[in-house]
Amino acid sequence: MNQVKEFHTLQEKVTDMIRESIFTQVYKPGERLIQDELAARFGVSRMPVREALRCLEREGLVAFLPHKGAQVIGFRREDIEELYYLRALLEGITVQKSMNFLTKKDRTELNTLVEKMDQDIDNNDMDSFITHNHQFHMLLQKGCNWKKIKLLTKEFIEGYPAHVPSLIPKTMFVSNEEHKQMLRALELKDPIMLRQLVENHIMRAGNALTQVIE
Amino acid sequence: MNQVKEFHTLQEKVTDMIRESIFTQVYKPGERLIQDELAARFGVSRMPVREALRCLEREGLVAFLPHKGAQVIGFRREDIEELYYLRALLEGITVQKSMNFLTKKDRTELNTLVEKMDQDIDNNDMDSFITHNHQFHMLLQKGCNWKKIKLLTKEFIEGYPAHVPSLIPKTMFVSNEEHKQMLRALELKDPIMLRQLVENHIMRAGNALTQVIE
DNA sequence: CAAGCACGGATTGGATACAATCCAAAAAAA
DNA sequence: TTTTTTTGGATTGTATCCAATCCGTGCTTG
Repeated sequence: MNQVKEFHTLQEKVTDMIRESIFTQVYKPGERLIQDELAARFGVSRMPVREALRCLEREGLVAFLPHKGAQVIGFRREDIEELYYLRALLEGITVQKSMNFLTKKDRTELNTLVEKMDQDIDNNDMDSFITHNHQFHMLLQKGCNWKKIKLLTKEFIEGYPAHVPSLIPKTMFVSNEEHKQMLRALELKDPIMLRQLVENHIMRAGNALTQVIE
Repeated sequence: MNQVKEFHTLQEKVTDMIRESIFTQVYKPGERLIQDELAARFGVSRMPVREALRCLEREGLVAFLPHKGAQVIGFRREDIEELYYLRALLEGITVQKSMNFLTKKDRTELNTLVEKMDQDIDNNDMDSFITHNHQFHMLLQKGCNWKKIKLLTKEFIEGYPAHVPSLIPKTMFVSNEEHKQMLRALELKDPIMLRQLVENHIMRAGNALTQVIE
Protein backbone atom coordinates (compact mmCIF):
# COMPACT_ATOMS: atom_id res chain seq x y z
CA MET A 1 0.00 0.00 0.00
CA ASN A 2 2.73 2.36 -0.96
CA GLN A 3 0.69 5.48 -1.43
CA VAL A 4 2.17 7.70 -4.09
CA LYS A 5 1.51 11.34 -3.50
CA GLU A 6 -0.55 13.02 -6.17
CA PHE A 7 0.16 16.61 -7.07
CA HIS A 8 -2.34 18.83 -8.77
CA THR A 9 0.17 21.36 -9.90
CA LEU A 10 3.87 21.42 -10.51
CA GLN A 11 4.20 24.19 -8.01
CA GLU A 12 3.03 21.95 -5.17
CA LYS A 13 5.55 19.34 -6.19
CA VAL A 14 8.36 21.87 -6.30
CA THR A 15 7.31 23.23 -2.93
CA ASP A 16 7.57 19.79 -1.42
CA MET A 17 10.96 19.15 -2.99
CA ILE A 18 12.48 22.41 -1.86
CA ARG A 19 11.12 21.92 1.64
CA GLU A 20 12.62 18.46 1.71
CA SER A 21 15.93 19.89 0.56
CA ILE A 22 15.88 22.40 3.36
CA PHE A 23 15.10 19.82 5.99
CA THR A 24 17.81 17.53 4.74
CA GLN A 25 20.27 20.40 4.85
CA VAL A 26 20.95 20.38 1.13
CA TYR A 27 20.32 24.08 1.49
CA LYS A 28 21.65 25.35 4.75
CA PRO A 29 20.36 28.17 6.90
CA GLY A 30 21.31 31.58 5.62
CA GLU A 31 22.02 30.24 2.17
CA ARG A 32 20.54 32.09 -0.76
CA LEU A 33 18.16 30.19 -2.97
CA ILE A 34 18.82 31.11 -6.57
CA GLN A 35 15.75 30.60 -8.67
CA ASP A 36 17.58 29.55 -11.82
CA GLU A 37 19.51 26.98 -9.88
CA LEU A 38 16.40 25.44 -8.33
CA ALA A 39 14.63 25.47 -11.66
CA ALA A 40 17.49 23.63 -13.34
CA ARG A 41 17.79 21.20 -10.43
CA PHE A 42 14.16 20.16 -10.65
CA GLY A 43 13.86 20.46 -14.41
CA VAL A 44 11.19 23.12 -14.47
CA SER A 45 11.03 26.77 -15.35
CA ARG A 46 11.48 29.53 -12.82
CA MET A 47 7.79 30.27 -12.50
CA PRO A 48 6.66 27.36 -10.33
CA VAL A 49 9.83 27.85 -8.34
CA ARG A 50 8.86 31.38 -7.52
CA GLU A 51 5.39 30.41 -6.38
CA ALA A 52 6.84 27.56 -4.37
CA LEU A 53 9.17 29.98 -2.63
CA ARG A 54 6.21 32.17 -1.77
CA CYS A 55 4.51 29.20 -0.17
CA LEU A 56 7.63 28.39 1.79
CA GLU A 57 7.82 31.98 2.86
CA ARG A 58 4.37 31.59 4.31
CA GLU A 59 5.52 28.49 6.15
CA GLY A 60 8.39 30.46 7.58
CA LEU A 61 11.12 28.40 5.97
CA VAL A 62 12.50 31.12 3.74
CA ALA A 63 12.51 34.90 3.66
CA PHE A 64 12.19 37.19 0.67
CA LEU A 65 14.28 40.30 0.25
CA PRO A 66 13.17 42.51 -2.65
CA HIS A 67 15.49 42.10 -5.61
CA LYS A 68 17.66 39.80 -3.58
CA GLY A 69 15.52 36.73 -3.59
CA ALA A 70 14.94 34.05 -1.01
CA GLN A 71 17.09 33.00 1.88
CA VAL A 72 16.80 29.89 4.01
CA ILE A 73 15.75 30.76 7.53
CA GLY A 74 18.03 29.48 10.23
CA PHE A 75 17.09 26.92 12.82
CA ARG A 76 18.57 27.70 16.14
CA ARG A 77 17.69 25.74 19.24
CA GLU A 78 15.47 28.56 20.33
CA ASP A 79 13.54 28.45 17.08
CA ILE A 80 12.60 24.85 17.69
CA GLU A 81 11.45 25.72 21.18
CA GLU A 82 9.35 28.55 19.82
CA LEU A 83 7.84 26.40 17.14
CA TYR A 84 6.76 23.65 19.43
CA TYR A 85 5.55 26.05 22.08
CA LEU A 86 3.35 27.76 19.53
CA ARG A 87 2.15 24.56 18.01
CA ALA A 88 1.30 23.15 21.42
CA LEU A 89 -0.64 26.26 22.28
CA LEU A 90 -2.57 26.49 19.03
CA GLU A 91 -3.23 22.82 18.55
CA GLY A 92 -4.38 22.59 22.15
CA ILE A 93 -6.98 25.27 21.61
CA THR A 94 -8.03 23.72 18.34
CA VAL A 95 -8.71 20.25 19.66
CA GLN A 96 -10.51 21.63 22.69
CA LYS A 97 -12.88 23.45 20.38
CA SER A 98 -13.06 20.52 18.01
CA MET A 99 -13.88 17.67 20.36
CA ASN A 100 -17.60 18.00 20.79
CA PHE A 101 -18.15 18.20 17.06
CA LEU A 102 -16.45 14.94 16.20
CA THR A 103 -18.83 12.30 14.91
CA LYS A 104 -18.88 8.68 15.96
CA LYS A 105 -17.34 7.86 12.62
CA ASP A 106 -14.46 10.23 13.32
CA ARG A 107 -13.83 8.55 16.64
CA THR A 108 -13.67 5.06 15.19
CA GLU A 109 -11.40 6.40 12.46
CA LEU A 110 -9.11 7.79 15.14
CA ASN A 111 -9.06 4.41 16.83
CA THR A 112 -8.08 2.60 13.66
CA LEU A 113 -5.36 5.17 13.02
CA VAL A 114 -3.86 4.45 16.43
CA GLU A 115 -4.00 0.74 15.66
CA LYS A 116 -2.30 1.32 12.35
CA MET A 117 0.44 3.24 14.09
CA ASP A 118 0.94 0.33 16.45
CA GLN A 119 1.45 -1.84 13.40
CA ASP A 120 3.83 0.71 11.91
CA ILE A 121 5.89 0.49 15.08
CA ASP A 122 6.02 -3.29 14.77
CA ASN A 123 7.06 -3.02 11.14
CA ASN A 124 9.42 -0.17 11.98
CA ASP A 125 7.86 1.74 9.09
CA MET A 126 8.62 5.35 9.89
CA ASP A 127 7.16 6.90 6.77
CA SER A 128 3.86 5.20 7.29
CA PHE A 129 3.88 6.19 10.96
CA ILE A 130 4.44 9.81 10.05
CA THR A 131 1.58 9.74 7.58
CA HIS A 132 -0.82 8.17 10.04
CA ASN A 133 0.34 10.54 12.75
CA HIS A 134 -0.48 13.48 10.48
CA GLN A 135 -3.87 12.03 9.73
CA PHE A 136 -4.53 11.50 13.42
CA HIS A 137 -3.70 15.05 14.36
CA MET A 138 -5.61 16.51 11.45
CA LEU A 139 -8.69 14.45 12.16
CA LEU A 140 -8.58 15.30 15.84
CA GLN A 141 -9.08 18.95 15.01
CA LYS A 142 -11.56 18.45 12.21
CA GLY A 143 -14.48 19.57 14.36
CA CYS A 144 -13.01 22.98 15.11
CA ASN A 145 -14.82 25.63 13.12
CA TRP A 146 -12.09 28.21 13.49
CA LYS A 147 -10.51 28.38 10.09
CA LYS A 148 -7.43 30.45 10.56
CA ILE A 149 -6.13 28.55 13.55
CA LYS A 150 -6.70 25.29 11.71
CA LEU A 151 -4.72 26.62 8.80
CA LEU A 152 -1.90 27.51 11.13
CA THR A 153 -1.77 24.18 12.92
CA LYS A 154 -1.98 22.44 9.59
CA GLU A 155 1.12 24.30 8.54
CA PHE A 156 2.85 23.33 11.73
CA ILE A 157 1.88 19.70 11.41
CA GLU A 158 2.77 19.32 7.76
CA GLY A 159 5.54 21.80 7.41
CA TYR A 160 7.83 21.00 10.24
CA PRO A 161 10.42 18.44 10.87
CA ALA A 162 8.43 15.47 11.90
CA HIS A 163 10.86 14.12 9.37
CA VAL A 164 13.93 14.55 11.50
CA PRO A 165 14.90 10.95 11.13
CA SER A 166 17.12 10.41 14.12
CA LEU A 167 14.25 11.38 16.35
CA ILE A 168 11.40 9.20 15.25
CA PRO A 169 12.39 5.65 16.18
CA LYS A 170 12.88 6.40 19.83
CA THR A 171 9.64 8.22 20.28
CA MET A 172 7.15 6.39 18.12
CA PHE A 173 6.09 4.17 20.97
CA VAL A 174 5.73 6.90 23.59
CA SER A 175 3.95 9.02 21.05
CA ASN A 176 1.31 6.45 20.31
CA GLU A 177 0.70 5.70 23.97
CA GLU A 178 -0.10 9.38 24.34
CA HIS A 179 -2.45 9.11 21.40
CA LYS A 180 -4.27 6.37 23.30
CA GLN A 181 -4.63 8.65 26.29
CA MET A 182 -6.20 11.21 24.00
CA LEU A 183 -8.72 8.64 22.88
CA ARG A 184 -9.55 8.07 26.51
CA ALA A 185 -10.15 11.78 27.04
CA LEU A 186 -12.38 11.61 24.00
CA GLU A 187 -14.48 8.86 25.54
CA LEU A 188 -14.73 10.81 28.77
CA LYS A 189 -15.82 13.85 26.78
CA ASP A 190 -13.32 15.99 28.62
CA PRO A 191 -12.08 18.77 26.30
CA ILE A 192 -9.82 20.36 28.89
CA MET A 193 -8.07 17.09 29.55
CA LEU A 194 -7.71 16.52 25.82
CA ARG A 195 -6.19 19.92 25.37
CA GLN A 196 -3.72 19.29 28.18
CA LEU A 197 -2.73 15.96 26.69
CA VAL A 198 -2.19 17.46 23.27
CA GLU A 199 -0.14 20.31 24.67
CA ASN A 200 2.07 17.95 26.63
CA HIS A 201 2.34 15.60 23.69
CA ILE A 202 3.71 18.30 21.47
CA MET A 203 5.93 19.89 24.06
CA ARG A 204 7.46 16.51 24.79
CA ALA A 205 8.17 16.00 21.12
CA GLY A 206 9.73 19.44 20.98
CA ASN A 207 11.95 18.81 23.95
CA ALA A 208 13.05 15.49 22.52
CA LEU A 209 13.95 17.22 19.30
CA THR A 210 16.01 19.97 20.91
CA GLN A 211 17.89 17.37 22.91
CA VAL A 212 18.71 15.40 19.80
CA ILE A 213 19.92 18.51 18.06
CA GLU A 214 22.38 19.41 20.80
CA MET B 1 4.00 65.26 6.04
CA ASN B 2 1.87 63.13 3.80
CA GLN B 3 4.05 60.08 3.69
CA VAL B 4 3.80 58.38 0.34
CA LYS B 5 4.28 54.67 0.55
CA GLU B 6 7.24 53.37 -1.36
CA PHE B 7 6.99 50.01 -3.08
CA HIS B 8 10.01 48.02 -4.07
CA THR B 9 8.20 45.76 -6.44
CA LEU B 10 5.04 45.92 -8.45
CA GLN B 11 3.84 42.81 -6.73
CA GLU B 12 3.78 44.53 -3.34
CA LYS B 13 1.79 47.36 -4.81
CA VAL B 14 -0.71 45.01 -6.39
CA THR B 15 -0.98 43.09 -3.14
CA ASP B 16 -1.88 46.26 -1.32
CA MET B 17 -4.42 47.28 -3.90
CA ILE B 18 -6.19 43.95 -3.98
CA ARG B 19 -6.25 43.83 -0.19
CA GLU B 20 -7.75 47.28 -0.14
CA SER B 21 -10.37 46.19 -2.65
CA ILE B 22 -11.29 43.26 -0.47
CA PHE B 23 -11.61 45.37 2.64
CA THR B 24 -13.72 47.94 0.86
CA GLN B 25 -15.97 45.19 -0.42
CA VAL B 26 -15.21 45.80 -4.07
CA TYR B 27 -14.69 42.07 -4.11
CA LYS B 28 -17.12 40.36 -1.82
CA PRO B 29 -16.66 37.17 0.16
CA GLY B 30 -16.97 34.05 -1.92
CA GLU B 31 -16.35 35.94 -5.13
CA ARG B 32 -13.84 34.52 -7.55
CA LEU B 33 -10.85 36.67 -8.37
CA ILE B 34 -10.08 36.37 -12.06
CA GLN B 35 -6.44 37.09 -12.73
CA ASP B 36 -6.94 38.69 -16.12
CA GLU B 37 -9.55 41.00 -14.69
CA LEU B 38 -7.32 42.13 -11.84
CA ALA B 39 -4.40 42.57 -14.20
CA ALA B 40 -6.44 44.77 -16.53
CA ARG B 41 -7.87 46.71 -13.59
CA PHE B 42 -4.47 47.62 -12.24
CA GLY B 43 -2.74 47.94 -15.59
CA VAL B 44 -0.17 45.22 -15.08
CA SER B 45 0.37 41.76 -16.44
CA ARG B 46 -0.98 38.66 -14.78
CA MET B 47 2.32 37.68 -13.23
CA PRO B 48 2.52 40.15 -10.36
CA VAL B 49 -1.17 39.51 -9.78
CA ARG B 50 -0.49 35.84 -9.27
CA GLU B 51 2.22 36.48 -6.75
CA ALA B 52 0.07 39.03 -4.99
CA LEU B 53 -2.70 36.47 -4.67
CA ARG B 54 -0.23 34.06 -3.11
CA CYS B 55 0.70 36.67 -0.54
CA LEU B 56 -2.94 37.28 0.22
CA GLU B 57 -3.45 33.57 0.56
CA ARG B 58 -0.79 33.63 3.24
CA GLU B 59 -2.61 36.42 4.99
CA GLY B 60 -5.75 34.37 4.91
CA LEU B 61 -7.74 36.77 2.76
CA VAL B 62 -8.12 34.49 -0.24
CA ALA B 63 -8.03 30.77 -0.88
CA PHE B 64 -6.54 28.93 -3.84
CA LEU B 65 -8.22 25.99 -5.48
CA PRO B 66 -6.03 24.21 -8.03
CA HIS B 67 -7.01 25.17 -11.56
CA LYS B 68 -9.87 27.21 -10.24
CA GLY B 69 -8.00 30.19 -8.95
CA ALA B 70 -8.50 32.41 -5.96
CA GLN B 71 -11.62 33.10 -3.96
CA VAL B 72 -12.22 35.79 -1.39
CA ILE B 73 -12.56 34.31 2.08
CA GLY B 74 -15.75 35.12 3.87
CA PHE B 75 -15.98 37.09 7.08
CA ARG B 76 -18.59 35.77 9.34
CA ARG B 77 -19.02 37.11 12.82
CA GLU B 78 -17.31 34.06 14.18
CA ASP B 79 -14.30 34.63 11.96
CA ILE B 80 -13.75 38.04 13.46
CA GLU B 81 -13.98 36.62 16.95
CA GLU B 82 -11.46 33.96 16.08
CA LEU B 83 -9.11 36.42 14.52
CA TYR B 84 -9.04 38.78 17.44
CA TYR B 85 -8.85 35.99 19.97
CA LEU B 86 -5.81 34.62 18.20
CA ARG B 87 -4.20 37.97 17.74
CA ALA B 88 -4.73 38.84 21.38
CA LEU B 89 -3.17 35.58 22.46
CA LEU B 90 -0.17 35.76 20.18
CA GLU B 91 0.53 39.45 20.51
CA GLY B 92 0.24 39.13 24.27
CA ILE B 93 2.93 36.49 24.37
CA THR B 94 5.09 38.47 21.99
CA VAL B 95 5.12 41.70 23.95
CA GLN B 96 5.71 39.85 27.20
CA LYS B 97 8.82 38.30 25.72
CA SER B 98 9.80 41.54 24.03
CA MET B 99 9.59 44.00 26.89
CA ASN B 100 12.89 43.52 28.64
CA PHE B 101 14.81 43.82 25.40
CA LEU B 102 13.46 47.22 24.43
CA THR B 103 16.07 49.96 24.52
CA LYS B 104 15.63 53.38 26.01
CA LYS B 105 15.43 54.69 22.49
CA ASP B 106 12.55 52.34 21.71
CA ARG B 107 10.68 53.55 24.76
CA THR B 108 10.99 57.21 23.87
CA GLU B 109 9.94 56.34 20.34
CA LEU B 110 6.85 54.63 21.72
CA ASN B 111 6.07 57.74 23.73
CA THR B 112 6.31 60.02 20.72
CA LEU B 113 4.10 57.65 18.75
CA VAL B 114 1.42 57.92 21.39
CA GLU B 115 1.72 61.69 21.29
CA LYS B 116 1.43 61.63 17.52
CA MET B 117 -1.72 59.56 17.81
CA ASP B 118 -3.15 62.12 20.19
CA GLN B 119 -2.55 64.72 17.51
CA ASP B 120 -4.12 62.47 14.89
CA ILE B 121 -7.22 62.28 17.05
CA ASP B 122 -7.34 66.08 17.25
CA ASN B 123 -6.93 66.36 13.49
CA ASN B 124 -9.35 63.49 12.97
CA ASP B 125 -6.75 61.97 10.64
CA MET B 126 -7.65 58.29 10.58
CA ASP B 127 -5.10 57.16 8.06
CA SER B 128 -2.29 58.69 10.01
CA PHE B 129 -3.64 57.18 13.22
CA ILE B 130 -3.72 53.74 11.66
CA THR B 131 -0.14 54.10 10.48
CA HIS B 132 1.10 55.23 13.87
CA ASN B 133 -0.91 52.54 15.58
CA HIS B 134 0.77 49.93 13.40
CA GLN B 135 4.15 51.38 14.18
CA PHE B 136 3.37 51.35 17.88
CA HIS B 137 2.33 47.73 17.94
CA MET B 138 5.24 46.66 15.78
CA LEU B 139 7.77 48.50 17.89
CA LEU B 140 6.32 47.13 21.10
CA GLN B 141 7.19 43.63 20.02
CA LYS B 142 10.52 44.46 18.46
CA GLY B 143 12.45 42.95 21.36
CA CYS B 144 10.90 39.53 21.03
CA ASN B 145 13.40 37.12 19.54
CA TRP B 146 10.81 34.58 18.50
CA LYS B 147 10.62 34.94 14.77
CA LYS B 148 7.64 32.90 13.73
CA ILE B 149 5.28 34.42 16.24
CA LYS B 150 6.41 37.88 15.23
CA LEU B 151 5.71 37.04 11.62
CA LEU B 152 2.23 35.92 12.57
CA THR B 153 1.36 38.96 14.64
CA LYS B 154 2.77 41.14 11.90
CA GLU B 155 0.34 39.54 9.50
CA PHE B 156 -2.49 40.12 11.89
CA ILE B 157 -1.57 43.72 12.48
CA GLU B 158 -1.03 44.63 8.85
CA GLY B 159 -3.43 42.29 7.16
CA TYR B 160 -6.63 42.76 9.03
CA PRO B 161 -9.32 45.29 9.03
CA ALA B 162 -7.92 47.97 11.20
CA HIS B 163 -9.23 49.84 8.20
CA VAL B 164 -12.88 49.11 8.84
CA PRO B 165 -13.80 52.74 8.60
CA SER B 166 -16.98 52.86 10.58
CA LEU B 167 -15.11 51.55 13.55
CA ILE B 168 -12.16 53.83 13.90
CA PRO B 169 -13.54 57.23 14.89
CA LYS B 170 -15.33 55.94 17.94
CA THR B 171 -12.43 54.01 19.30
CA MET B 172 -9.38 56.05 18.51
CA PHE B 173 -9.52 57.81 21.85
CA VAL B 174 -10.09 54.74 23.99
CA SER B 175 -7.44 52.95 22.04
CA ASN B 176 -4.78 55.52 22.70
CA GLU B 177 -5.62 55.71 26.40
CA GLU B 178 -4.91 52.01 26.51
CA HIS B 179 -1.63 52.64 24.76
CA LYS B 180 -0.75 55.02 27.54
CA GLN B 181 -1.46 52.34 30.11
CA MET B 182 0.92 50.11 28.25
CA LEU B 183 3.60 52.72 28.52
CA ARG B 184 3.02 52.75 32.26
CA ALA B 185 3.46 48.97 32.44
CA LEU B 186 6.65 49.51 30.51
CA GLU B 187 7.95 51.95 33.09
CA LEU B 188 7.03 49.56 35.89
CA LYS B 189 8.87 46.80 34.03
CA ASP B 190 5.93 44.50 34.48
CA PRO B 191 5.72 42.15 31.50
CA ILE B 192 2.71 40.24 32.80
CA MET B 193 0.76 43.44 33.21
CA LEU B 194 1.79 44.54 29.74
CA ARG B 195 0.64 41.27 28.28
CA GLN B 196 -2.71 41.57 30.02
CA LEU B 197 -3.16 45.10 28.74
CA VAL B 198 -2.34 44.13 25.19
CA GLU B 199 -4.69 41.15 25.30
CA ASN B 200 -7.53 43.27 26.61
CA HIS B 201 -6.74 46.03 24.14
CA ILE B 202 -7.12 43.71 21.21
CA MET B 203 -10.10 41.82 22.54
CA ARG B 204 -11.88 45.09 23.11
CA ALA B 205 -11.20 46.15 19.55
CA GLY B 206 -12.49 42.81 18.34
CA ASN B 207 -15.68 43.08 20.33
CA ALA B 208 -16.26 46.59 19.10
CA LEU B 209 -15.85 45.36 15.56
CA THR B 210 -18.27 42.47 15.88
CA GLN B 211 -20.85 44.79 17.37
CA VAL B 212 -20.50 47.21 14.50
CA ILE B 213 -20.90 44.41 12.02
CA GLU B 214 -24.19 43.18 13.47
C1' DC C 1 -36.69 11.45 -23.15
C1' DA C 2 -32.61 10.92 -20.41
C1' DA C 3 -27.83 9.95 -19.84
C1' DG C 4 -23.46 10.21 -21.45
C1' DC C 5 -20.04 12.14 -24.51
C1' DA C 6 -17.61 15.47 -27.14
C1' DC C 7 -16.49 19.93 -28.32
C1' DG C 8 -15.28 24.85 -27.40
C1' DG C 9 -14.72 28.95 -24.71
C1' DA C 10 -12.81 30.67 -20.53
C1' DT C 11 -9.30 30.59 -17.21
C1' DT C 12 -5.45 28.97 -14.86
C1' DG C 13 -0.64 26.85 -14.96
C1' DG C 14 3.96 26.89 -16.99
C1' DA C 15 7.76 28.30 -20.33
C1' DT C 16 10.34 31.61 -22.58
C1' DA C 17 11.97 36.27 -23.38
C1' DC C 18 13.13 40.74 -21.95
C1' DA C 19 13.80 44.73 -18.64
C1' DA C 20 15.10 46.52 -14.13
C1' DT C 21 17.97 46.15 -10.27
C1' DC C 22 21.76 44.98 -7.50
C1' DC C 23 26.54 44.14 -6.39
C1' DA C 24 31.26 43.78 -6.75
C1' DA C 25 35.36 44.67 -9.01
C1' DA C 26 37.94 47.62 -11.89
C1' DA C 27 38.98 52.24 -13.37
C1' DA C 28 39.34 57.09 -12.56
C1' DA C 29 39.90 61.02 -9.68
C1' DA C 30 41.32 63.34 -5.46
C1' DT D 1 46.68 55.50 -1.16
C1' DT D 2 41.83 56.36 -0.60
C1' DT D 3 37.52 57.52 -2.32
C1' DT D 4 34.30 57.84 -5.93
C1' DT D 5 32.49 56.39 -10.40
C1' DT D 6 31.49 53.29 -13.76
C1' DT D 7 30.64 49.25 -15.83
C1' DG D 8 29.38 44.49 -16.59
C1' DG D 9 27.74 40.13 -14.99
C1' DA D 10 24.42 37.84 -12.21
C1' DT D 11 19.86 37.57 -10.57
C1' DT D 12 15.40 38.98 -9.80
C1' DG D 13 10.99 41.16 -11.57
C1' DT D 14 7.61 41.59 -15.39
C1' DA D 15 5.49 40.68 -19.86
C1' DT D 16 4.02 37.73 -23.40
C1' DC D 17 3.01 33.41 -25.26
C1' DC D 18 1.55 28.58 -25.25
C1' DA D 19 -0.36 24.32 -23.02
C1' DA D 20 -3.30 21.98 -19.66
C1' DT D 21 -7.51 21.93 -17.28
C1' DC D 22 -12.15 22.91 -16.19
C1' DC D 23 -17.01 23.53 -17.17
C1' DG D 24 -21.09 24.32 -19.55
C1' DT D 25 -23.72 23.44 -23.81
C1' DG D 26 -25.43 20.88 -27.30
C1' DC D 27 -25.39 16.66 -29.74
C1' DT D 28 -25.60 11.75 -30.09
C1' DT D 29 -27.31 7.39 -28.77
C1' DG D 30 -29.66 3.91 -26.21
